[in-house]
Amino acid sequence: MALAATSNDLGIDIEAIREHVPVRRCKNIAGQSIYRAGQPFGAIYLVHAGSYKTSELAEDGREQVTGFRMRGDLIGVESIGLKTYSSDVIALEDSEVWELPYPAVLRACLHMPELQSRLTFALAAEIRCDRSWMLMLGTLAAERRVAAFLLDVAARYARLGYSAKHFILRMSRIDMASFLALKHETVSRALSRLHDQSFIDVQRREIRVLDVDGLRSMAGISTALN
Amino acid sequence: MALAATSNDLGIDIEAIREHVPVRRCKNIAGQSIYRAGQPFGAIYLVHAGSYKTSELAEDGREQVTGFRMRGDLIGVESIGLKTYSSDVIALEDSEVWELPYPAVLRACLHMPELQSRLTFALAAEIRCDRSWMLMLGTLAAERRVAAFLLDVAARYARLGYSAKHFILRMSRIDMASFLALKHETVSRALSRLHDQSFIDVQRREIRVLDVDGLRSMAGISTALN
DNA sequence: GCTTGCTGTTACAAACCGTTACAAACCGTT
DNA sequence: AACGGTTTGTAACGGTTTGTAACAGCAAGC
Repeated sequence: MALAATSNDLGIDIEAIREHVPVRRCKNIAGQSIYRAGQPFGAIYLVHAGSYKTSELAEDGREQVTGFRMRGDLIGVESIGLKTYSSDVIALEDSEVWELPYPAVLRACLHMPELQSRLTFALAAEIRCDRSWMLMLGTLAAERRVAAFLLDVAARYARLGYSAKHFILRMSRIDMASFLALKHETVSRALSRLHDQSFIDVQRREIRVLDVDGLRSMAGISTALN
Repeated sequence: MALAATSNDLGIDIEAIREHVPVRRCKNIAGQSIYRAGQPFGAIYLVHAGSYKTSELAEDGREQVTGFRMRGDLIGVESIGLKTYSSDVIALEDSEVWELPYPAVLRACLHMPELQSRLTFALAAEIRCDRSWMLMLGTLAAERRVAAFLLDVAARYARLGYSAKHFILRMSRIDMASFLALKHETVSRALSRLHDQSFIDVQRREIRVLDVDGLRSMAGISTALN
């Protein structure tokens, strides 16, 4: 069970959905939001290109990044059943999502029983993924968290057909830190120390994984990748 | 939006479900598990009496309590779609759940369209709840976390018709600490300090809330109990 | 009554991470 | 090429949390 800062793909034919749901392509430039907490809920989204962060906001201003989404990930399912979205989603780079209007998705579920179960499965997967991160946040020290995070990012790139050994982080140190419940300086230090131990090469957002097993043992062995 | 160490009630007529699903009552004595990670998935459960903790286990032995469930809460939805359960659920006291065999639930959804949407809503609520706790764990210091936790427990007792000002915690300091990503000594110290500030009375597991507003301001104002 | 074991509390020391501050690298713009 | 603004890296210091230990309360069992 991968950690995954997100759940994952619908695993269903988007073309089949298209027959019942009017799919609109939405482009976002870096920094732009798909939706923000409080805006009326109307659709869920499938990431087609680029990447996004989701974040929670408290009344008193505290904020926490709760996940990063990339191609194939669903966005907005946490707000199903609500009148308004419950969180913020912001593009980390120029990106594109496909908008799936929710009333239409519901209707499509009646014609495609498979879609309903896929959607339910996606929701359950999201819960499992969140719980895995809770386990990680609650039990690993700073440096280990960063190691686990890198392994997760690597695994997700691998699933998309990209290199798991060499990739560019799309998020800032601050976003990473927020997600990992750390300060950005601590993330910097952790990355430096992982470099000192020859587990990785870091050049700002460019990461080269030199020793997967080293990282894995830091992260609690096979917590990510596979 | 309350935090809730759990999502919440199905909000649907259990009698209506009974017409399509063979509901079995299962009693558990304190310490007994409903299921453990790895056991074949076959049913979801509705808590009827008592309370349970859910916990995640890593391959290397790390363990984390991810929630506490009481009357009206659903258990097992995170494992929907899997062959085996992904976490452990253990009774904190002598308790009872109603077992809802999942294949039967799926079939019932066809006859009761309402049930399907309720279930989806329950899953989405679970995600939102987990995210709220991530926000809390990521942004509040130890003492504030404990305050937020107490407010959440109080709110949940209130929803069940019990006192929100005077209640008995059903979980040990160790379980509380695990859930809050703290050490049990830290929880003890935090409770003592909340007592010193006259926010609460503590007598081991017996809690008396003396100053709700004080607690709330610690927890980031109306994060719970709204 | 007396263990035995578990749970909870408290004190003190130690470790880790956060805070603060500043420097360096990068980016887009001029 | 030079300029500001943003992001990232590094360091010293301080504070919160943890680790360790000893002790008290409580329940079950002998």
